[in-house]
Amino acid sequence: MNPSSSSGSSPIDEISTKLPSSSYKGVVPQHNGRWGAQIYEHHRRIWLGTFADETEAARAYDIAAQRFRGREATTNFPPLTETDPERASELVFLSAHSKTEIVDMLRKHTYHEELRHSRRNQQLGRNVGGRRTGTWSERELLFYKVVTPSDVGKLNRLVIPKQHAEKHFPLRNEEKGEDSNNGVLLNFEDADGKVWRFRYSYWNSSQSYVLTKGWSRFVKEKGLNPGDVVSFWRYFDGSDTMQLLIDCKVVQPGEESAASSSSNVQMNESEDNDDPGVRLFGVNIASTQAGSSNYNNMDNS
DNA sequence: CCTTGTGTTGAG
DNA sequence: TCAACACAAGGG
Repeated sequence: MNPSSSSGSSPIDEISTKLPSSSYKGVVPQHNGRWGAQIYEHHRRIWLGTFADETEAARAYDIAAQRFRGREATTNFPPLTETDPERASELVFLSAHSKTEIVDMLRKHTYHEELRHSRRNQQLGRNVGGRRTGTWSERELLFYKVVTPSDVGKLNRLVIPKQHAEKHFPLRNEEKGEDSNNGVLLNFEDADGKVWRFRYSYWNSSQSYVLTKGWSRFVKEKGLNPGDVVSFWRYFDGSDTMQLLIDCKVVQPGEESAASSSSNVQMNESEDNDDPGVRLFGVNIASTQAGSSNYNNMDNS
């Protein structure tokens, strides 16, 4: 409901001496009628900037909440559907930036701009081999996964959630089996038009579908860390061939440069890039969605 | 000035 | 963790 009618605005209140509180989480009123957004972490407040529109401040909080607390974070507005391509691309975008960078963008009101730019670059195959191969809008999202520590660790393999594997990359029985001779080779094009070839097979021992040979190279080159998002797409070019695409956060040069760059939003050490353990979107991936529509937005009716 | 956003506190 | 409140800091 709208708090407009100051329920408590009692008799004695000449010139609004009280500020109207917001009904949105993380949103606080400013004396000039604007709205501030803030989120807390490790006991301290992280200022997300001020906004003329109360709902904009609420959205800023939502974005920060997802970056700081993961996709399950409580938000003011309902998040995009998990199967929405926009959702996948935004998660890729979020995992590609440090908390500091995201906060920076929010404070400068450049988040949406940056996200758009990111999506533009996510367009795959820009004139690869002389022909345009598939724009972002033409892509069809198959699924995405928030990678686990083991997916980017020494096991050199990525477990494809069974549900998605069987739906999008079905293996014929003769292609299954323990033998390392089994499986198939799948080619994926990344955002730079580079083609990656992975061996895809089924491990009877763990009853799981995996990408093995070629995966570790991908992890290394992309600098993937636990919690990052990898998405799989496809598109059909003019003829009848289906092209598979793979997308993930942009390669982070050597290390950071990010957090330090632009402005200096103060936010103590630890926070930034990777934390120890399984954080950030670190949802126990094992059983990814399907029909699990477990959102948790504030039901502020 | 006016606006931002930090200090600080008390409640949950 | 979170917002209310006060007010100092910062920019023009």
